[in-house]
Amino acid sequence: VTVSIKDIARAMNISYSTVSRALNNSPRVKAETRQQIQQLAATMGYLPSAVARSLVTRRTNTLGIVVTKITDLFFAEVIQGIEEAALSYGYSIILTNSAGQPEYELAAIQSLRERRVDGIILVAACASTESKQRLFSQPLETPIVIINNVHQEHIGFSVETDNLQGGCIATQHLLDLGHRRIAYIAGPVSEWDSVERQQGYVQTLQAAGVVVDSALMIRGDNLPAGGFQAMHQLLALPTPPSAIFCYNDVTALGAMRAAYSAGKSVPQDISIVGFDDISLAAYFEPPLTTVAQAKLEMGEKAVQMVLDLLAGQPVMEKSVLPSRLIVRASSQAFR
Amino acid sequence: VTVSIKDIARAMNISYSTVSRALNNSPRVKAETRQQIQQLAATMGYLPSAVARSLVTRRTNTLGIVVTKITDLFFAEVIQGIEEAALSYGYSIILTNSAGQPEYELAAIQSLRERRVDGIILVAACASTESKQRLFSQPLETPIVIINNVHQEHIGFSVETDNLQGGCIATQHLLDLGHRRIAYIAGPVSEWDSVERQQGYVQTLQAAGVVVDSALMIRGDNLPAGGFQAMHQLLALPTPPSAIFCYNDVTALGAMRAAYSAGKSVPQDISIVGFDDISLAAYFEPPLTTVAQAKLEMGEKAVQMVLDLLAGQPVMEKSVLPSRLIVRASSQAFR
DNA sequence: TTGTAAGCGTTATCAG
DNA sequence: CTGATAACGCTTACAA
Repeated sequence: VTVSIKDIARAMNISYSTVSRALNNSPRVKAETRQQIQQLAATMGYLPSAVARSLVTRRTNTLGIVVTKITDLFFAEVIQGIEEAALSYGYSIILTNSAGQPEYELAAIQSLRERRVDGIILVAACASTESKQRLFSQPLETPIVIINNVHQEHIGFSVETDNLQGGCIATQHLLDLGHRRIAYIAGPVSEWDSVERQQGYVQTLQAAGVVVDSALMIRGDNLPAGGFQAMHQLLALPTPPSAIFCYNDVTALGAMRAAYSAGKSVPQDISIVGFDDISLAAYFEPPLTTVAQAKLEMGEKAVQMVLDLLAGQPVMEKSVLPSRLIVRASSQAFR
Repeated sequence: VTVSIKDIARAMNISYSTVSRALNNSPRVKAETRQQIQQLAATMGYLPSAVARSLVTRRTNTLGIVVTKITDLFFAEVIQGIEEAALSYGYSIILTNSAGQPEYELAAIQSLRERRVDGIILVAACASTESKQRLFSQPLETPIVIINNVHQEHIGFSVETDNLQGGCIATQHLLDLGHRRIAYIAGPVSEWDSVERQQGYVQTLQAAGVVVDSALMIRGDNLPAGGFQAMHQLLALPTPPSAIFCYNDVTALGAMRAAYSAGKSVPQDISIVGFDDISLAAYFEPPLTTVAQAKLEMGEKAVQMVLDLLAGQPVMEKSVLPSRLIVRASSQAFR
């Protein structure tokens, strides 16, 4: 049913290489015949086969992306950045989901390689350090770029937010407001970005001469539920904190919910600062003060790196994007 | 650099068709040689080429999906459902973004067809009725299934939520709570699902003998901003509503924000009901009463339909999934 | 400017 | 059980 260049060549009694040239706007074909060919192709409903083309060109114009969770608003925005950038370069993206499981991630990468994607972007890689090392050690393999590398060791190519700086500005903001008893609700332990943000938090406190209380550092997860639970623990403390810096915005959302359910109000009783600046954060009640990550830019940058890698151009191993504080209503001066 | 079956055939001095069989676990090859071949393939780092295979099998085991906006939490969850179902059938998905622009959508579909995807799922199609008609009229083309068809006319295959029913139960809930002056904040006019929800709203009001006031039906959009603006208009009315049914959860979020900024509280002064039940809705302040759509199931169902279509099995043109009311704190009895 | 032919890495159809 | 060999639909030297 599908019409191929041979069909249209036959219909015009010419060789199919000429058809191929005409369709690719090669100058090596008379303008007139090109016209005719293109017209006939259109009327015959010809659709070039990207798979046949890929087989010979050894390029699929496709980027694989592996994400731990599609429904995370932060990742979704990063993916949007990737998709837009990819499209602008004529690339499509194959989206796969690792559900945060290293085995799935590796399986996904394998599958993408079988599909001969030109490059792979890992959004928050979850595989172990060793397996990542293996991924990058293979020579001449599909280029891989990791967004928000979750491990301490720097491996391969990555683009990430300056989490340390983010942790610093968030904490400094709270200090500037007069808070002294400031808590940190972390992400999952496995996430290195949470550790970095926490380091920024600790450093900033220390620099201000505020004693760092380990009881004020509580683990959450990537969901509101984690923030909710953590906040309950914090409120049960003999001396609860007056301000809280959260791993991310949804953690902050959960924390605020817990505060309300405990009869506390934000920011009157307790100030909250998030991280990410997801699109809904400005509409939370109260609108959330947060540290914005350059989500779209991260996606763009990652695509650029992959493409540069593919083109054999020199690429910096690590691209760090600054974050910036966005002050809204969830934080106020300590009274 | 890539090793092919020919390479491993050469290395073992056998024909490459045997290698192919062994790798595909064909019974038509001696168990022993199969063992050897598979082992050698592994040590040589052989990775089958899906593109070569696709060229001959005429199957890519790939589904194309076109979505209007990736960062919409509702769509994201639908996509997750699609991805999971696709994976379970051994399919990968190519994700493209139409940004709500019909031309982009058509271009995306074209691109997916060039890539020879086995089927296409449109998440909230935005193309015009005529162009959709054309899409479906072509015989033996790539099967297409539309999730949340945004047009009135029923075209092709689709899976959607029973929006009318959803509008009914939301409105009935508010009526049951004693509200009589109930508003509807709609989505974009172009979205048929919003119209259907509104019909459910109107019908339910009429059935209860409540006069339908057109001043209480205001257009929003797909964002909190739309809900915010609409709410401001409603609050400026001589007799503002005591309850509001919103097109979706983010609209509701924007509406609540507007209520707060006007000094009103939810649900004491005004009850709010959303639609979708996005994952964050339970953590809004107050937790949002909403009509849940079976998001993952929609994705699953769409994949199943595409695959059935592909297999030539009989498929119902329209699959309608029920919605259900989830009562949380944003709605309370009229006082 | 056009045609011929090789080849991309598989699967699949024949024979042997 | 195994081996030739012809596709699949295209690009791309190389010839004409």
